[in-house]
Amino acid sequence: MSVTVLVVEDEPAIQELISYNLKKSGLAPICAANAEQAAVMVNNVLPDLVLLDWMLPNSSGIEFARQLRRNTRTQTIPIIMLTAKVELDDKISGLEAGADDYITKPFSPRELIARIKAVLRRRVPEISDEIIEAGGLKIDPTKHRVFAYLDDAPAEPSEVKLGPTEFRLLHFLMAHKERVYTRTQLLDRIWGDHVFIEDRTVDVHIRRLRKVLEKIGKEDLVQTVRGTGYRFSSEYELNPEEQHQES
Amino acid sequence: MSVTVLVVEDEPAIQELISYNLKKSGLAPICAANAEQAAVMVNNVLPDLVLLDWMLPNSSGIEFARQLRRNTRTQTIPIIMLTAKVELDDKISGLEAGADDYITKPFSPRELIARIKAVLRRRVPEISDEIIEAGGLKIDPTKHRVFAYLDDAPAEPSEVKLGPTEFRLLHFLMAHKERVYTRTQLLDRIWGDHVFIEDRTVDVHIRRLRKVLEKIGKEDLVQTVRGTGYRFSSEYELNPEEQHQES
DNA sequence: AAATTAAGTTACAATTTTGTGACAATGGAT
DNA sequence: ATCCATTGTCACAAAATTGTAACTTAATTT
Repeated sequence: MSVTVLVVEDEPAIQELISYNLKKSGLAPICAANAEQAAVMVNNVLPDLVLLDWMLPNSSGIEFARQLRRNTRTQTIPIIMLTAKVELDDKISGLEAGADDYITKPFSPRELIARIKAVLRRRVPEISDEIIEAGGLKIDPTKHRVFAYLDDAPAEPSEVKLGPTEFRLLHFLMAHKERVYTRTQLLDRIWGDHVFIEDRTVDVHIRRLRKVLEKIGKEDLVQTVRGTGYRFSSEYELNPEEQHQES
Repeated sequence: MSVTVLVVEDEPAIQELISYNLKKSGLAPICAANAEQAAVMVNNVLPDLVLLDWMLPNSSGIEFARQLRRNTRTQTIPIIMLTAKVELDDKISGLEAGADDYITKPFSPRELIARIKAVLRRRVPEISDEIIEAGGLKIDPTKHRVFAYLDDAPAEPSEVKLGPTEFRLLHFLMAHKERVYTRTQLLDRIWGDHVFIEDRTVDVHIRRLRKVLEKIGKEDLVQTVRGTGYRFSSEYELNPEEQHQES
């Protein structure tokens, strides 16, 4: 199953560079030099992803992105922007226009490919939208809600209110329960790999998540694995440390 | 586990700045002011990563990168380029020359470190994540858990709680069961190769590991080979006659 | 058997890692 | 605009882990 990537880039040299690298990675690039060409191609081939140079002539990049987002058929196509420089304003308007990720030039081929795969991974959600139940929690990604089956009121699951990051964190951990992730892995998978965020920030969000769960009596679901990272676990009881044998 | 980074940079001030920040992050920088020095060092220490200033005298940066890529031994060493400015031509030739990532000056120390770690993260791990079972023990690296099949309750494996080093030690020994390793080899493989740690420290960790295993009745799995080192063995019972010779 | 060497064992201080609350910056909503 | 929620980072506290020294026991050599 081939993955088609529409490359919208006016600079021929870069277009070719990208094209070359995409092919090398088993992706099928199709190229457009401007927004008009791009619009035509989108209608013809419906690509799986759009790689969009921000600095198109007439600054039509934003407009093209908006256009994609307006049309139902193209609404969900992921967009990665290429920006020549880290321009805060660009970034913001880019994200507003609906870009899924952005890469600043110059970029390494490896990074480009990594980003593309990351975005595609997100799209064909490796973390699906399935409802997940574990450890007395139920998370419903499509409704963006979390419910808890409390011990004292088994019939009625009550909703747990989480912030955006806490939600994503819990969702990811539940989707891969029992498995340990390092802080860096969590940053990569939950925050995205273009961020330069301190590892310790993960701790704080874990803390915030735990705080909420504790409040409803769900403890030890999010476990620390010392020297490694964190894990969601409901299958194994924590070792009662009190198994001391007298010596 | 120490990671050596070769910094190729002619500007002493920048060299020092980088060096300082690398050290602060637990990396081991070695510096070269030009391509010739760098070439020598690469052969001597085989760094884990090269941080290469693009604007070396005689524009020898590209040449050095190409040189690294030509040699089998250095082919896979990741290269991060430092560019003073976003130059299209430079970029392309840099990517052609095989750089893995780019950083444009001026850069923040944090970004520098983040990039380096990102690149290093892509390296393949030396021990796989396979589940290993031996001697009634099961170690699951992805879950970061160890289970024991106890003799008296065969159905239900109970979890064994280990500290980080104990876990790594057991994992390594189980991954190479029946094979004897000297203390120095264990230090190299488990602690990393730069450590100034006493050989006898291994004894203590072996002791700690054994203590946990003894507690659940798993004895003699970690065996001493006198005058040599230690081994994980489940295939051969210790010879009972040898266990206690009457004195 | 005494001497010598290697390994087992324990206790402890130093270091590392993680938990936790506070803070300022940001951005959205009213 | 103001208010409110969220976010990332920091600083300090708490907890777990680690390396080493010192001492004991066991094995090997003389």
